[in-house]
Amino acid sequence: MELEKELNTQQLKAVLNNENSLLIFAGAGSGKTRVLTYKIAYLIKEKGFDPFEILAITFTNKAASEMKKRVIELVGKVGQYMWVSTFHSFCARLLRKEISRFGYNEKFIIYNSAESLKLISKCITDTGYDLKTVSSKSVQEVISTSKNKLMNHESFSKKAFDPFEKIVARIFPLYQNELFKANALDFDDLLFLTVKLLKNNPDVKEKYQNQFKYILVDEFQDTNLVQNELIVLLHDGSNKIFVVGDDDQSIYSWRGAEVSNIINFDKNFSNTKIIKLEQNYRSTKFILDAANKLIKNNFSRSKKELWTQSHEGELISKFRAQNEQEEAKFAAKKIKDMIESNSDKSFRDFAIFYRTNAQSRAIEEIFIRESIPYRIFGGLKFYDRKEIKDMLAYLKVISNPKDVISLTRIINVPTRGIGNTTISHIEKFSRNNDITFCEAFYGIERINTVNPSTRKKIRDFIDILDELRDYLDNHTIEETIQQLWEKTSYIKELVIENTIESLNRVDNLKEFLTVVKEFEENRSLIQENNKLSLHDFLQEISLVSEVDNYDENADTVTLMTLHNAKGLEFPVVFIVGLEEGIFPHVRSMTGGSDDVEEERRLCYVGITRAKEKVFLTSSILHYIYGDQRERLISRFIGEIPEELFIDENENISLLYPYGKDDNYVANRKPVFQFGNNERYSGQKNINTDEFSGKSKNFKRSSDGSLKKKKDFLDFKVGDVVEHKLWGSGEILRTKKSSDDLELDVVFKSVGLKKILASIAPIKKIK
DNA sequence: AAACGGGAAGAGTTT
DNA sequence: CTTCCCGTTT
Repeated sequence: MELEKELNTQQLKAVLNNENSLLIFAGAGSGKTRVLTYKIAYLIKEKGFDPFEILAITFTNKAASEMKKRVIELVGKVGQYMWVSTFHSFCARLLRKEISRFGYNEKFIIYNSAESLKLISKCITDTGYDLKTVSSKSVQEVISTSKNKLMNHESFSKKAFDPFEKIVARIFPLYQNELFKANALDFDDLLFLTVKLLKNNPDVKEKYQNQFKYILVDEFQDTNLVQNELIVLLHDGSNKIFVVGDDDQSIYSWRGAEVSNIINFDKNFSNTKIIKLEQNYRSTKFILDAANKLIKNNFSRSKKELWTQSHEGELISKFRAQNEQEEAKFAAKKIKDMIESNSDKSFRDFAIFYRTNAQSRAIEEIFIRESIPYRIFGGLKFYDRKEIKDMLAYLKVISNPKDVISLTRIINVPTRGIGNTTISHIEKFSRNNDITFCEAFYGIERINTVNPSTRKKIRDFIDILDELRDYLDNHTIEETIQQLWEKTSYIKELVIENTIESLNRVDNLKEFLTVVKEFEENRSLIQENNKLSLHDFLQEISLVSEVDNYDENADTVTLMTLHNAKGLEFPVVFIVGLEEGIFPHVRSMTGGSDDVEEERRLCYVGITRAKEKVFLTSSILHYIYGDQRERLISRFIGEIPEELFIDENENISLLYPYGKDDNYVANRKPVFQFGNNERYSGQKNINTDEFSGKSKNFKRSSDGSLKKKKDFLDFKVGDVVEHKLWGSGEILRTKKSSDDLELDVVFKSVGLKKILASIAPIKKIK
């Protein structure tokens, strides 16, 4: 390891300093990942630290595995014994060992936001409130904020002041008790309980203080009070703290992140020192200039300026489109052009960032039309699909019989004759006898109000769950899931249903099985002869984020929110929707100026993801709630000096990227005058359907992807069609549905398939 | 118990 | 425009 060759002076200081608690101010692209990995490698190889003594906290699981991989490359296989994870995963791992001190069982499960929301709704109605007057979302937010400030329900109710807080104060303890009874933790509990554990149990605290001789935290600007407290508790004065952060990239204050954690670093830790990394190795000079100029508009920030030795590169492009579709077309056109003229460019080099998930739709529509491959992060996730949630609910109940939310989810899935009436009987019984719903359920024979045949059905269901629990003892999770399908007829029911939708679900379930298999195989690679336990598996599933699954090898354009973009880099970056009210978002503009500053930081993060080229685009007309509104151009564009821009609108040919036989038109007169736009008004409306914003030619399918409909009227029985994947096949049957045509097609390659004429990739060949 | 339809409400970012 | 919830029907 030749550190002097690999690192600059400041980076080297950060790696070699073993005396102080270190705060590294690391600007965007200043090589902080490099510093972190070399630091760890240095500690292990040169300073004799045991990997087991090193704790590294990252923002995503993806970053964690990346770091682990790089360290292993530098120090060899011993690196795998390091603790590298997110805050949440770290806490879950720790609690898995120690949680019995709080009366929970070590097989606790983790509720995601949706599951916690359900439980909160239940508590609201149980308290006698109406969900219409007391919004479960608001309650959830208040409870979450409270826990993130280290307040439990008792200290919260003491401080509850306004009427809504008083209401929450009644619901909060109930919710906490329900979680306890279900042996479940929500995301905030993971952190909260870990801090409580260390605070209340000096022996445990000392144990971990002694174990972790070196604690490294990445993205420190986005830590909240609890997370900071956790690190403070783990620091005993003799072990070392090494945190990396950049106040200009703080974008999670709405989630409780406190930049003050950086400012108070020297107060919280002993013998501190600050090292600044200001040389940027990622972006060209023009890009960095623009980012610097933009962020200078923020009042509250520590003084620093990134610089680079790299060449000026290309100017930033700006483009003001007529509407979102045209904005997306501009991106599509640019991407295609750049790939065509640059042999070293391919789709994976491009990323499109937006402020809100809903903005992805316009881009998706155009990209499908233009055959540009893309992957979208966020939005409807794999684990959010009904059938996958059902499977996870089954597994959670198998792992933890007390999990009431999961139990009620699957109680009648697939339908087994246990309806709402039965459920309310059980609920009533549990209330009257002061036992939990689950206890009442498992002792169903005692509930006389439920008729005997239904009781038998419930007993059969409980038996299935018990059998599966036994089965798991001697089998893998993958095998248990297959057994589950067998016993519950879950797949069978879907196959019998025999619709596009249901068969698609079957495919998703098979994909799920593959995921499970990979999980188990990975585990056995890392720890030989160590079977992946079900609760470990469920824990990992609950804590992975979408970005964690990002695969840079796939050759597709990346679509994601600006928040998701943190920590990534791309040669070419588009930021779309730079309009007042969108970005900066309206909700940030009504509050204090702090909020707009956070939006500006978000924009800064977006721009600094780019290595070579940045496009900042906006559109004049924008749909919200099906209503088209005019949008002013974002202030952020105005804050970047004009001389750093190329105005793409001046190149008028771009406005008609598809030639005259394309059915593109600007279907409205421009509201604002810009550049040479007379040609807009010269256009007449022709076939404006597809781009009028109504999007009726697109359909969101069950797997969350957007499919383009096409004219389906001319398919009939006996036609031979060509399918993109399955080759040729013959139509056996057609069935008209409300707005589509279902086809039964026999393919030579795969046999009988049900497909939707409008969205399947087929064309008639005979 | 499930399927259907009307009507109201709703999209800011996420571990 | 979309989604979700609730009441009605089969």
